[in-house]
Amino acid sequence: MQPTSPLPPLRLSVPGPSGRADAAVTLSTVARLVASGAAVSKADLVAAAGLARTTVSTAVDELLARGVLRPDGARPTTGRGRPADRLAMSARGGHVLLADVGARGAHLAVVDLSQRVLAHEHIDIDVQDGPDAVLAAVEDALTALRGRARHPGDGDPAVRAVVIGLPGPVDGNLGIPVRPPIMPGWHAYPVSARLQRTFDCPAVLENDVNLRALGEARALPADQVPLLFVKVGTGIGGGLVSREGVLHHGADGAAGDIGHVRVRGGPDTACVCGNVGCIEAVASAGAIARRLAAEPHQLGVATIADVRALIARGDPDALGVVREAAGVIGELVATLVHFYNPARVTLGGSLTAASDELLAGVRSVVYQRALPLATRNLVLTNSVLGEYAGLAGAAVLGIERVLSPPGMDALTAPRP
Amino acid sequence: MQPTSPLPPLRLSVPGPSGRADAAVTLSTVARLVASGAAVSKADLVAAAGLARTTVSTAVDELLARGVLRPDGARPTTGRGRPADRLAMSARGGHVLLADVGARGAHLAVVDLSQRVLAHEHIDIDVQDGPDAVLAAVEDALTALRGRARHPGDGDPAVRAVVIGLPGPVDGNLGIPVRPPIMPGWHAYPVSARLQRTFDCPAVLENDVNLRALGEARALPADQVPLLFVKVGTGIGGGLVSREGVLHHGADGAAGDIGHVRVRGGPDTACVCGNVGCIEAVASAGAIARRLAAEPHQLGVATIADVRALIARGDPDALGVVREAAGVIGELVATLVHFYNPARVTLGGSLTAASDELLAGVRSVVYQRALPLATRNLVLTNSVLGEYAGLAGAAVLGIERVLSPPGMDALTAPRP
DNA sequence: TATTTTTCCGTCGATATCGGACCGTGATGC
DNA sequence: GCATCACGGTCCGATATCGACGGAAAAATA
Repeated sequence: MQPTSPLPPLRLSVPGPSGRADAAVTLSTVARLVASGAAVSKADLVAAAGLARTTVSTAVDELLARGVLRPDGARPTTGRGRPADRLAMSARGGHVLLADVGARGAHLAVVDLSQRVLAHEHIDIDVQDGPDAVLAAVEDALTALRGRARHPGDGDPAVRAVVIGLPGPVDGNLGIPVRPPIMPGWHAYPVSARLQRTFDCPAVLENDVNLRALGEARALPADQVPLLFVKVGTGIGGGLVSREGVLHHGADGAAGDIGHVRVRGGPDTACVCGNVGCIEAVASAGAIARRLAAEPHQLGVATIADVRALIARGDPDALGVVREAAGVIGELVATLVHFYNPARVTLGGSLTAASDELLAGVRSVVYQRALPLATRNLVLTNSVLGEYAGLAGAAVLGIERVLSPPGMDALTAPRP
Repeated sequence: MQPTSPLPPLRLSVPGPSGRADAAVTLSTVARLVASGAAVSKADLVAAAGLARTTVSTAVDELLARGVLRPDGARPTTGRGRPADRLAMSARGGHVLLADVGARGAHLAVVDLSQRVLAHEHIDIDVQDGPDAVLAAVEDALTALRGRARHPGDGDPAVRAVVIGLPGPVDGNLGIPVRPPIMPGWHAYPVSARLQRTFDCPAVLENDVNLRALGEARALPADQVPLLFVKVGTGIGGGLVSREGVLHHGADGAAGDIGHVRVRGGPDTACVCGNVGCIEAVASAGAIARRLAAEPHQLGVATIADVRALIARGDPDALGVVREAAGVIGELVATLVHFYNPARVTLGGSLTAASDELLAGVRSVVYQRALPLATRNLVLTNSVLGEYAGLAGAAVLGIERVLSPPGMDALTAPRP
């Protein structure tokens, strides 16, 4: 019965480097709780961080001395007891620069560590122009935006971090795009290194859909994770936020790249990737536009904006094609819901902003196909942040980067 | 340009409860490193845990005093310098009971905290008999097995944990099955509570495929995660191990439940779940058996063992049907590889043990369909642990449970 | 054989964080 | 005026961790 041992040596998981609870971690914890708005007083911090009052007190003192936090004088009475001394992120904490670059344009913003949007704008770019031209335009615009972002009396806050999202696969560790299909000339271009040199601060590179997924997840209650974000635009992409609220990148940073999944319906449709039947070739906004322009519709649409106009007008042909696409996307979403069992699926991209047709179509398929266990508590909606979801995710990454123990050290007020 | 703020308040992630690096965490870290075989001396522990020698030393002393560790006298010379005083898990650390219950049988085992398999056996059960009968049989067999597992001179080690895997969706927190399709009468039955009472120790309930996935992941090098395990047997199921090496359960513990995903091919095939075109109804071992028994083959197969025999004999009809199923499964795997981007996909279940037909078929489709970025480093193989993968996963869960800070407290030698 | 080198391990004091106890402060209600 | 409630500052003891020093055991070298 017990001839030889059937089990090989198994690795057991070991909790972190364990090390001592470094003071830097405590500082970071306190700073992030204030920055996220989860705590505005020391009493809040004690409750939220689970630390002793004295520990919180010393941490806050340190952060006040460094100029990261500032007292926020107002003491609104809550009715009973002594009102709390309020805390806020100091304006001297510095700026975080954000760029959410799409295929044809980029959303830019300057935020401070308390998530205030100091300035933002949209610029027209074309990623086809290559990294040099696009990044130069982004850098110039960000620099100009920063000039406009200065509040009177705040001095000249330093740039603490830059975050950029690009519409293609990236290697976040190396800070480079990895063979992005729609971005010729960007492969292995040192995006992070360039931005880091330009602004003399840490730079973070992330995929654009991942940024949207993260933004959505962090704008929602904490029970809305795991979250699956599906963007339907010129292409189709996905982003995954795990139960812990962090992005899932997969082994090669390629997770969520669902545009070239094979789907039922239109098995003969050729795709730019060389295969046939990819969902992107069948159900993306681009595919819908092409289909409406061809037989038997011939509606004379060329751009996605035309498609949106048709849908808004309630054109039956267009709605029919969208419904069909929604069915295809819905089946994929149903599969992924089975597999990943998210708490929430969020639809984004140009097509979802136009109307609710896509959402309705996806919903009907998912709730019909997926098993009750996985859909009982599932929330399936359109993006709540819309076109700003990417900036929101970038803000999260940037602020967390600045307020993390490694970046935290550099965080000292220029002049007390 | 900056009309109103486009961003709502965003939650920032906060590192754990932060609290001080509790001594219990250090103890747990050291114990797990020894238990996993990653360290056999204090010097190893210093390197592996990243702690100071003195910290490791006091932790080891404490664990020796508690009877968790024991000195392992032999000091094999490594060629230079003073040989290390070797450490091992004490036999007095206690036993962990494992049960991997399938539809028609159960693998049982008794292991100690150093992963030694003290005894194991396979018993015949039928989950259709209901929880009372099955769990009574499992409990009896485990008790008997434990009797045989006593090493001479080890005294009577206590049972520290019980782990059970069941072939259906479970709620690990509540310790109950959740509407399992093939286990009538098991819904909401308090499995964990019953085992906890029977053996007077913590009980862990997990899905059987998840156990296999975890076992595989922990038996492989640490760079083989994220890992996707796909079991093809009577049904089809999946298990996910994240990059951190832990199981992904999803929002409702339903993650990996991919048996009822819709696939291309055989869209009219009805499934027990009420839908049509489910992969389980098209490509599972059960579906293959049914297909071979019907037109146009009529091979007179009834069980999965018959199918395996046909495949082993190289029957062309059977191989054709298996190839077809492999294609269907391969397309699903390709989709999931795009989506989750695992470092490794492992195939398991009765069909993969019979021959390499399934693996070959899946591989050809995945490498044809999936994009290079996601498959460049992908390893796609059969299970390395075979039928014992579930027990391996159970051992990991059980030992980690015992060696975690909460369970650690109970870990004290009965007599010094 | 004596010495050096190498590696492992124990002891001690220094540091710094953590958490409890105590007290002061600012508001409300009786 | 007094009690109550809640926030916050300060002191001090507990203790986890670390660094430095020195001792121990084996092999290499002179």
